[in-house]
Amino acid sequence: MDTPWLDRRQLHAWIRLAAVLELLPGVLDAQLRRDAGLTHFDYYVLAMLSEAPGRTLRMTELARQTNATLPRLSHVVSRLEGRGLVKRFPCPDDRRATNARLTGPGWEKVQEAAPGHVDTVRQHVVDPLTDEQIDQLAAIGDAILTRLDPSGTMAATYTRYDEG
Amino acid sequence: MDTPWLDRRQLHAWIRLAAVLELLPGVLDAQLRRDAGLTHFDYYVLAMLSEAPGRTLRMTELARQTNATLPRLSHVVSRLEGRGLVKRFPCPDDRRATNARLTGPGWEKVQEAAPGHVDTVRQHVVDPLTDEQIDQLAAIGDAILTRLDPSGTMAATYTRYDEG
DNA sequence: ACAGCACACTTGTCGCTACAACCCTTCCCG
DNA sequence: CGGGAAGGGTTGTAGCGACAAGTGTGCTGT
Repeated sequence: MDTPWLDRRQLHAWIRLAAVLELLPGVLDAQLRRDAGLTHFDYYVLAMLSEAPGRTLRMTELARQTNATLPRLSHVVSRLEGRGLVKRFPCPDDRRATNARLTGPGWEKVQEAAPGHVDTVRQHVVDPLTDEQIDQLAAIGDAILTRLDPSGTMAATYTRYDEG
Repeated sequence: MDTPWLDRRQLHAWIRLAAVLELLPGVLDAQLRRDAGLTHFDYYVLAMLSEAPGRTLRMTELARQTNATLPRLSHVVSRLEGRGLVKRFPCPDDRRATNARLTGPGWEKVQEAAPGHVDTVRQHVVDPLTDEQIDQLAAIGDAILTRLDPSGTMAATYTRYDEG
């Protein structure tokens, strides 16, 4: 716990990151909530399911891909199920486990919400950065996540965000 | 709304950022909550007050420096006041306004919480990055914040995070 | 001098997340 | 093959943030 304080450059970087941490989630949530009645996290859950084989995933795997705890995911999926966007059913392979499958309306909801969301991400994150900075951001994210999640279990391998 | 999808590089960067957005706040909150009984936002509020002249700021200015909305700040300051860490009193210059001043116990609380917090920030953000990446992160943060907060009113000018 | 509007908050309510139990199933090992 | 530990998931509760009013003050113009 013998910690030196941050120098001016480190401080500047941290302040900026803290501000982004504070402001960006609100912007993402607001747009999706207004245009699709979804939280950013809701959207992420539906998006991950939409790209899974059979549009189905086990809760644990879904939690991993969305960087969420299991209790949080369970609550969210309950609400989504109540709205008919997702269906839960017991996993045949392991009777402890539960599968979540995207329903037809759920699929339509993602398709409908995706363009506006991608537009928001472009507008607030991608467009203001140069190509170089995009790559730098990816590397920085990797480095930080390695510390946040040493086991490497989180930090989804999300390769097809751009699927229509 | 004629939005092209994200290409692979943009996607990778965004996924990483989204993961950091999801995981980092939890880590910061957990450490401060466990060791000092404070939210990260609570800490930020107290820290900004501790560096203000007379350890006093108007609510609006405090909200600006902490990237918060006024309703949110009002609730948080109410709770902090209830714990005796902050005191509110009417601003003499403008009878619409309210000033918030850090109390003695509030000052001690920040001093007590600071080392552990800085340690956490080091561990999860500063240490995993190279010196170059620190500067890149600052530039990236600046660029994004320009879009998030076009008026430039937010995004605190936080120059003395390192005061002991 | 007074209408009208903008500003600086405060309060109330609702929804979401974290944390801590809790239950059932599977695995491990003697 | 039985008993304990670990894995997978749900539920309950408390606390925080967003949004939408509501109150009172200051500014502007005519």
